[in-house]
Amino acid sequence: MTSDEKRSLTLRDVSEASGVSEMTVSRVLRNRGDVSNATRERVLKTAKELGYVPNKIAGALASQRVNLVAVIIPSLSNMVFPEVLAGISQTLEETELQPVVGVTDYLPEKEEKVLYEMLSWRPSGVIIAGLEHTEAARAMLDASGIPVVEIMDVDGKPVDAMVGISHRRAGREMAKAILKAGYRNIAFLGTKMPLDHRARKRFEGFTEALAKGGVEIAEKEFYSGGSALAKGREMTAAVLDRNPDIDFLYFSNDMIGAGGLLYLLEKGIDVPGQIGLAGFNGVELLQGLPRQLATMDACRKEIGQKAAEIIAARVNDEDTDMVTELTPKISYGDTLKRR
Amino acid sequence: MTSDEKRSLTLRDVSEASGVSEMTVSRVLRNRGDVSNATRERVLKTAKELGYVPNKIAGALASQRVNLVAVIIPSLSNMVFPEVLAGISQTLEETELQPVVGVTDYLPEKEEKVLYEMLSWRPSGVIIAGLEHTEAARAMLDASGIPVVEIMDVDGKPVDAMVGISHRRAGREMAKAILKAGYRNIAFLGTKMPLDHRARKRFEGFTEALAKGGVEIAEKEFYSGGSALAKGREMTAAVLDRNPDIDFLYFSNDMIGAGGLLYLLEKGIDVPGQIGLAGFNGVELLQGLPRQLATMDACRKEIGQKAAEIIAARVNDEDTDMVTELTPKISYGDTLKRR
DNA sequence: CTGAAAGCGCTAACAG
DNA sequence: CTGTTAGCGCTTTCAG
Repeated sequence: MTSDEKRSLTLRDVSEASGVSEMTVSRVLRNRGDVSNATRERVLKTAKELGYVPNKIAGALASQRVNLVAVIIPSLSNMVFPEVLAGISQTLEETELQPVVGVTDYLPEKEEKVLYEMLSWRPSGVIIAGLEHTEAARAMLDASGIPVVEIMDVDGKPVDAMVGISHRRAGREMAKAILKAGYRNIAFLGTKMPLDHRARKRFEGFTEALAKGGVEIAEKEFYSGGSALAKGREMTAAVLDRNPDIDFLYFSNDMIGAGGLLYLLEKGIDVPGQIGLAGFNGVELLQGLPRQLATMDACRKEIGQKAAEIIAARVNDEDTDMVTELTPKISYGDTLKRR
Repeated sequence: MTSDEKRSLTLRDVSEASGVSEMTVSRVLRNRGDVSNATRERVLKTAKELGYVPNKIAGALASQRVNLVAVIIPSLSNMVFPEVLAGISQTLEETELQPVVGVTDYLPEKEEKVLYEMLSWRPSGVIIAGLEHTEAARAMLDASGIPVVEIMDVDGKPVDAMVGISHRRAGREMAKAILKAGYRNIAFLGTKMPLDHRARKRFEGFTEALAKGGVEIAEKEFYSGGSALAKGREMTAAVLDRNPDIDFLYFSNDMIGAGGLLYLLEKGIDVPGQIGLAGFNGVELLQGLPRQLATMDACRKEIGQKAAEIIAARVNDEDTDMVTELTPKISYGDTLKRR
């Protein structure tokens, strides 16, 4: 038990304990440059005995390199962002870079704050969800001088690089599939989230394609808060109550879609004969429902992987694509007639 | 457009641009000490114009203070840890501390590695899930000299402080409730995760309490990988196929329990008359199922809050409880007879 | 292969 | 209220 419990060990402590210069200890610990095997072993041994943990703060300041990638996402309780994160972590694992995540709760001001905090640690790159940011946030990203990848969405102009899907297109495609299957009395049910730009874009693409087919949305219903499954149920009940002619329900996410599905099945309604349903995201979680919900894969993991690849490449001064659009596949499941 | 796109701005740049010493600029930016309003405004203005973002690396090194709390958890794709995180973030928001999360995937070696990485940034505290760590990890925590809170579990000896529930007790309580309701042919269905010590402890407590009631587990079934909902379904089918006398299914988490529930309802089995079910966690997500699954709240958010409070207090050299045991409440839902 | 010197960008501690 | 002087613990660079 030493006298000072607070101060942690430094390179100097290891240097003194091993009788080797700080510089050589540093070399061993980073295995950089040539060090004789004898000294290397000695240093490693004493470092372990002492329980030395290098101070990255000092290292980063001296070397002017921080192997951190800031990842800024709206939420963790959504299942979609953890999957993006998984993709990022997985591909960064092959590099010396490490992700550090910040959460914005879909609030622009919080995003700005989180971004500022993260940039103040001088990360090697930024991966940030969405293309909509405050002006100040854009300015910071622009001024940071580090690679920036905006993810999830490609309907807009990126600060630097972007990888994602076109949500407008996703909405259009689903509308076309629904029309093609013969449905005409279509309802849209989603979150009351003016700041979820991707959901908004899907909705816009959806109504646009319906319009092109001469169909107008028959009902709209929005919710906020609460359990998504329960809300899906309630919203479905409300919509059908208001308009019993509805023959299709397009949900802005799979979770509320699942709620709607369970409700319809309980009511003994013929799905997808009498009423069809579709969600969005392709969450694996929901495999195991009585019927497989029609949905569209948001390419979450691929987006994460690709974004991480771009950062890794740019950190090594390699060139990369500036725009990477992935194309989500529609899956019909058991709730959308095949044609 | 300046000549050097790479180098980011320093205090010195702001100092020169505003004609005020670096020290005073620093004071303004941290609003520390007294600075005349005139200079303060001038500094703030030029800092903003330049788009200066302070370098926390340098600041932390100089001040020997890093306002980061390392949060180390097994997984993000589980719904339980994001809620713990939410609790932590929420209460840290009232302080100057910030959480930084690391994920271990339930692997002890990865936990060790992540811990090492995080400690090398010299955080102000550590919140880490579970009481089981490698010897090296314990040693690091012990040597770090910073407050450490182990969370989720209180069945064991903490390195420093701990806050959580007793999973052994949770298992026992559920067993008692099940026996009291009159069920006797009981199956346990869970994950094949030898490293999920909390699930293991629940199982142990469960079998122990059953034994005390003269009942032995009739069937066990474990899974790994795949969609939990689907797995719950399959496992339930398998168990009932093997042993049609089963009258209760205890699942190690709500998600597989929900799968089992949907399966039984589809088969037209009387729940909870013929067969009862219970899960664990109390995930809000699942409200909206046809029946409410019996479960036990794991106090996730409270655990996060309490842990964060402890760290915050300890950082300010205040004393705190070393052991905080929360008591989960059983919720009978519609799948466990009330008595 | 090893060491000495000079900072990295900021803040603590003192002086004015 | 403002400025000066020393570092924080490490790495870069340049000499041996």
